[in-house]
Amino acid sequence: MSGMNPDMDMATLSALAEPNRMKIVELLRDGPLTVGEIADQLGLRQPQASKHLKVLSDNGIVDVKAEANRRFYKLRPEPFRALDTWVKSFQRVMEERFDNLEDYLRELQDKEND
Amino acid sequence: MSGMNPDMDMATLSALAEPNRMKIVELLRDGPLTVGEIADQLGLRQPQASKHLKVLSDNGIVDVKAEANRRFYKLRPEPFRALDTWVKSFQRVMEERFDNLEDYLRELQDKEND
DNA sequence: GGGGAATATTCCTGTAAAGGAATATTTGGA
DNA sequence: TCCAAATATTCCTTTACAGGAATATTCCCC
Repeated sequence: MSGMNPDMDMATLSALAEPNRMKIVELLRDGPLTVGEIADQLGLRQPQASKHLKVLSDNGIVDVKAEANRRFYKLRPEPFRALDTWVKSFQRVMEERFDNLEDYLRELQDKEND
Repeated sequence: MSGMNPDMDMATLSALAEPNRMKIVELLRDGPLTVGEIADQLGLRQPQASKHLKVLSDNGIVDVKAEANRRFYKLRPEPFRALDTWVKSFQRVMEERFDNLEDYLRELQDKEND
């Protein structure tokens, strides 16, 4: 059995489950950007961009590198690897045919004498 | 280039980014359960369980099948497949070595005459 | 058809979090 | 040492949403 499933960090999901932060993540996919560049491309005001980046940073989704008075933000690989691992643990679910819910329930009914 | 990346449905992430709903999803991993069973196993009151299941259902994460006066909830494969596809689109990020941020920035600096 | 499970819905309240605006901080350069 | 650009932080207000408690609904069974 060895039924040890990876558990997903809720904070990662929460951080990603916000439209502007998701857009930031999509932007950073192609490489590091500064706060100003991010704010520009997304039509955000600088403070909001900074705030969202702080959330992403606090949750380990993003990495900062100071360069002069600019800060380059960059995606970290770990949270995506973790998400990948977690989703893969649902492989059985993903492979499942769609129309056999009834079969499943029939099985369950048999086991209902406990 | 063909740079068409899959975009992730925010609603799916929002639905999963709540502790009790995540626990429900983990529970359902092994097969369908009724509202009562879910509430029991998680120590939730029935109404809260129903409410969370409604959110999961509204977002296509879960499927319902009425059987007598009970309702069996079951994971749907689609959202997990979508999540899998999305995460895979970050393969470049996931593969990235950790310590070459400086190199990356050096590259960027060269391109900074536009 | 009435009663009792099992489940859904409604109303209320508290709280966390996002946006706006203003301000603080840091840093390099003259 | 002072200025300006880039970024972070604070305060305020509004809104979405989770939990609690009560109630409505649905459905089988006698």
